[in-house]
Amino acid sequence: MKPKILLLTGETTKYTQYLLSQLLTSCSSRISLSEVSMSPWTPQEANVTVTFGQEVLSLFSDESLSDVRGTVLQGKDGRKIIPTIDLKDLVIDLSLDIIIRADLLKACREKDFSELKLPAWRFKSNPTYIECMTYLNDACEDRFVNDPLSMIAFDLETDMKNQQIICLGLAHSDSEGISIPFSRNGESVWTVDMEIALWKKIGEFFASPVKKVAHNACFDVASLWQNNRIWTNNLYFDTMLAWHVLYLPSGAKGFGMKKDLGFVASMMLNIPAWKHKSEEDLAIYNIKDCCATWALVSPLEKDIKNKGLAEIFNLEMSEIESVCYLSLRGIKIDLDQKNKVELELTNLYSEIEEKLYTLLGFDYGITENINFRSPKQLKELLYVTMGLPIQTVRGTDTVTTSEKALEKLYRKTKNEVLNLILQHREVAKLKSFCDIKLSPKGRVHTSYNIAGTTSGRWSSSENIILPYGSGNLQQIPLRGNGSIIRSMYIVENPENWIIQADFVQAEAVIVAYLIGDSVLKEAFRLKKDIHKVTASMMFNLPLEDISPEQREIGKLIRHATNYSLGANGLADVLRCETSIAKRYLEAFHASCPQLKRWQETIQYQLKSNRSLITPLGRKKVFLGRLDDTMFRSAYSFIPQSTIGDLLNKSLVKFYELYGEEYSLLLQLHDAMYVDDVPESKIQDCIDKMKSCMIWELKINGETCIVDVDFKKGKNWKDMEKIK
DNA sequence: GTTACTCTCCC
DNA sequence: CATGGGAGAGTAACA
Repeated sequence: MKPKILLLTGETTKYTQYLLSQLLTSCSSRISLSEVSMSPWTPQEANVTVTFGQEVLSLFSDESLSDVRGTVLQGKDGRKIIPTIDLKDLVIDLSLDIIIRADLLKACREKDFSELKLPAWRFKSNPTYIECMTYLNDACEDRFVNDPLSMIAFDLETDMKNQQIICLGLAHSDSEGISIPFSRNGESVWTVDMEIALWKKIGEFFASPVKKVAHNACFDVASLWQNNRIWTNNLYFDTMLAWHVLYLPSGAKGFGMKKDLGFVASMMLNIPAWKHKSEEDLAIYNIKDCCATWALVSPLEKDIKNKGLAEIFNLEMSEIESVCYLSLRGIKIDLDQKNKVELELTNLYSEIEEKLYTLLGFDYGITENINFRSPKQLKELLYVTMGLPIQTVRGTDTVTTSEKALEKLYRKTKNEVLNLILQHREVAKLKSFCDIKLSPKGRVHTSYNIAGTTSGRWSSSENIILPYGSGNLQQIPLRGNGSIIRSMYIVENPENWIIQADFVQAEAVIVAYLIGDSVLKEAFRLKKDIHKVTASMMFNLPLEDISPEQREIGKLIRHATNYSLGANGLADVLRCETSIAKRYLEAFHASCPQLKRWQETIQYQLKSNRSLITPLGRKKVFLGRLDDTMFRSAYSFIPQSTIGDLLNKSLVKFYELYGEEYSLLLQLHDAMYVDDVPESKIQDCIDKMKSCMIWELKINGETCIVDVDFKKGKNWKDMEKIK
């Protein structure tokens, strides 16, 4: 009897065979081993063949594995195959097993028949005006408004360069939809009157109570608002956010779990890959996106419900409107100040460079130009020409020219060249923050990505709709000379104020409650100087005897140990000898034994079920090898995620309650900013922000409250504390 | 043009 | 021997 499923693995080792058998065992409720046949290369008769890796796939198909992984396709010999990833890659990154498992389960669904079953697509890819209008009319119909199961998936294709919408896709089932075109090769598809009528109808549809779903709705919702002043009403489900909540990506970057529609579909649906077919009509691609999105809703919704993640999913959904608002509003830039700062930095840059060349020529006879931003050239200069002792990245033998290494060398040798290179680097970095494009209104914009991190914090990156500014606004310099950059970010109207509200020592408070350190909890409740308290515990001294230096050590060690920093790392942070750092660490752990005990319980939890859940109900599954790196990442997850979610929850609440009255400006993980607050309303604004930010968190049965601090300023640099 | 890598900015 | 979570600029090497 021929096997139903054939696994073509390519070359294997004992270890990869073991991993594969583990995988099959984990699927044993669905796959009977008697139905499976295994072979490294030799094709045999089977209903479905799973190919592991590019090499095996190439025996059957010219497709690239990264395009078609996890999809059912017809091989050259007519055989039905499902390509999956190479077992060799599984050895490198064990977290990939979740992907192979999904592909094996797909093979299981395909095992009883040998023919390729394609979805019965019914597309209107090149519709007439009448067809568009008819579809839109139907979409607003009672059926879609009243039937709780009815919903419409939508997706925009835009031309970034000309900032215009190419087409709008809509789907009302997993196989039926339309793509309404607007622009083809840069030219309008419709007459002006037709286009106006179409957009009016589209506006009606988006304003209607019909349930709408999308993958990464922030982009489509913000685009529709920016380009057409169309607001999306009753946005019911974002498949990307659902995926993010269910499977916070973990494991190696860019290799394992991704969040794009093609990948999510490959994991959950049974449709052919369509994303890489660039020769295909954009309209077809557009509708297929919508159909895939539509089809994903029900399985994702079921998973979210079953895993008890509805609350955290609803939080992420509620963030969409605030994120659209923040990204489209942007921040005002003082052009004069920008030019002034830029000029100063440019002058300083040339000055430093000149000094460097003078010194290098005098001391080392160097006459040719050196690119000080090139690590390669710098290594040559420092470690060969100048013969300085070679510095490596801690724990490795990678040669480095990093800031830390150069500082260390400077402390040792007092060679002015090192100091100048450091200054050169600093100024070059700052200069890059001035090199920004302003919008026609003199503003900069960023995109906040709700699904940007594994913790629930937002990430910030270049705005895809309004590509103005320096991209990530969560990394604008703050400390030292760099703070000058923030002076060009200014309040909307000069007579008004920017108000900043941030959680005080947020993550440390959460840690104190998690580990149950009563001294620390008491200190937070009484709003004591927490770094002094840490130092006092460490050095076993009364609070009033703590010197500023000891307080600084307390501050750094608290932050560092939350991520389980070692002695060498602490030595780097404190800029001291490893032996001294080691003594500090011992003193710290002696004064706070709860931390290590808590870390052990985290390790235990990971070993037993590989997942952690935060006080706000966010769950992260840790895939891959249970090693130190994973444990460290786990220690930081709960505090980081709790504060991220708490701030975003506060921000959404403020936006919903007071968004008409006050304009949100920025989000910085544990802080939010409001713009353009009149002098007379500062107190009112603060009261309202505070009312949205103070929450009673239950941690280990105790009530934990994170306090909030306020600052005001005319620009982002000169912020002074209020009260 | 894409990709890997280094370096440095934020919380 | 090993501090968590991000993004972007720049260089270098590849296609």
